[in-house]
Amino acid sequence: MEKLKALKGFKDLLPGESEHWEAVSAVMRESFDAFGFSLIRTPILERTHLFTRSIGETTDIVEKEMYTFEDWDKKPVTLRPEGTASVVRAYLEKGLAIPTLPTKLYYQGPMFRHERPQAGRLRQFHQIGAEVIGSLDPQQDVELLSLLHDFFQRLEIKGLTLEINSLGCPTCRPPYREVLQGYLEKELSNLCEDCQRRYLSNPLRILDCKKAECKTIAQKAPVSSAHLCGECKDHFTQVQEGLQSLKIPYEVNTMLVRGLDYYTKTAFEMTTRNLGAQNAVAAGGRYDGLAQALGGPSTPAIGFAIGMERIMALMAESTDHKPHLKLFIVPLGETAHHRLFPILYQIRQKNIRSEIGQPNVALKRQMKQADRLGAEFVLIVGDNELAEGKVILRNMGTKAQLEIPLEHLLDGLTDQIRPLG
RNA sequence: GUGAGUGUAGCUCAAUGGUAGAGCACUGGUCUGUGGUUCCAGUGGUUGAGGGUUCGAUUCCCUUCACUCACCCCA
Repeated sequence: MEKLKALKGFKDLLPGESEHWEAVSAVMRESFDAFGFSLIRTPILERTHLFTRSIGETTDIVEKEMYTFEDWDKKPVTLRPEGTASVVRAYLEKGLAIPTLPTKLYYQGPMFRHERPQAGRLRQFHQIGAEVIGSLDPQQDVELLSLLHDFFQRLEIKGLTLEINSLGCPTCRPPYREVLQGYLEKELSNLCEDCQRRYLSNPLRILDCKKAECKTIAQKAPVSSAHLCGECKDHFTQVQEGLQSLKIPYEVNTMLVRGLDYYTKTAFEMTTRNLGAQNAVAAGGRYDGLAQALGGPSTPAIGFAIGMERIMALMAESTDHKPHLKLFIVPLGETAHHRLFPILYQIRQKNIRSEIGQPNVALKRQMKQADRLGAEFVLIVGDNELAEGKVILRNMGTKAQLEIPLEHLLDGLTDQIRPLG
């Protein structure tokens, strides 16, 4: 029979790692809560056209990476490849708009893209994302970036660079695109194969190409910032001034572009050199046209997404996150086991992580089991103890042992264990 | 989709054209109701799968599968 295993690019999060994951999540909740964001959980499965309309028909994600299939009603559905489209859909559908105030939401969950897995890239991966919907104010861009900065500061992840750029808007991007195409036309034969194709479909992406021949051409290309309209230029300046006033370090990268079509004006990335080829830990930008593209009223918005697995990889050195057992009960014989099993239930109700050994297993062996589970305390109860009406509590760290009367066992235990917990 | 690398014990890895070894882990003993250390012993493998060359292949060749990295793309 074929051996059952997880699908390619789909990973189990095992004990030891899952605790670390939860710790990062706890930091996320703290940070995002402090900045006034509220959690939203949207479905993992959506109508396919939610993504084709938002991400863009000709993007790689939509063209060849989505898990799309026919639902029972024959309509195409898709496992979400990113989170923003769903959040905006929910915002419009459920009327989450707050008059005069932007709506601030965050999410965490799995995303799916059928790519070839490699370091830092999975088919099911997890993102933490934040969206601010309903404000055109550059101050909002600054606030969102300050949240991003704060989150990584809390996680104490070093070696990150915040890169920002402005992509322009429907007023100034098309003319810039033409200027860029005009420049590239002369260099067309010197570009790589992919970029010759991009020249028509998405010339901005050529700026982002890693090939040496394209890089040199891209470096001399007209920059987007020089072709921004007054509004976009002003916006970009104010964002930078805001970051400076918060003393948040950043670099302007005029080559920075985004893979999803819906981005406008501010675009940014948090990058690292410690992650192999996948250097983006977080990325995002403004998407003032998305809500309208999804059939809603024109609503400016900005957001980002953080790669959970990439964060975990950057924090990799801490491995032992397995929770230790507080108490291990060693019952020597059936009688002791019967007597202690109900007490174990009560102990657990007091939030003391505890286990009981099997009766009729040698004391030595049970001690070994207790040790392997990292138990701080061991309770030893055999026929001798039952006859004398008291039990032995051993502190595994100090090896100190003391006796507790059987009738006051629960109180005695909590007195001894709690203070050290 | 393209390219490269790697598949040997539960895990991390050696070795050799003559039917495989270490460390860790596991089990037991040293220690008959007291763990983590030491020392000793033991369990454990169709060397990813299939085919070819050969007297003989885990080793060489081919095919295939899996994993990894990179391209691509992106978080």
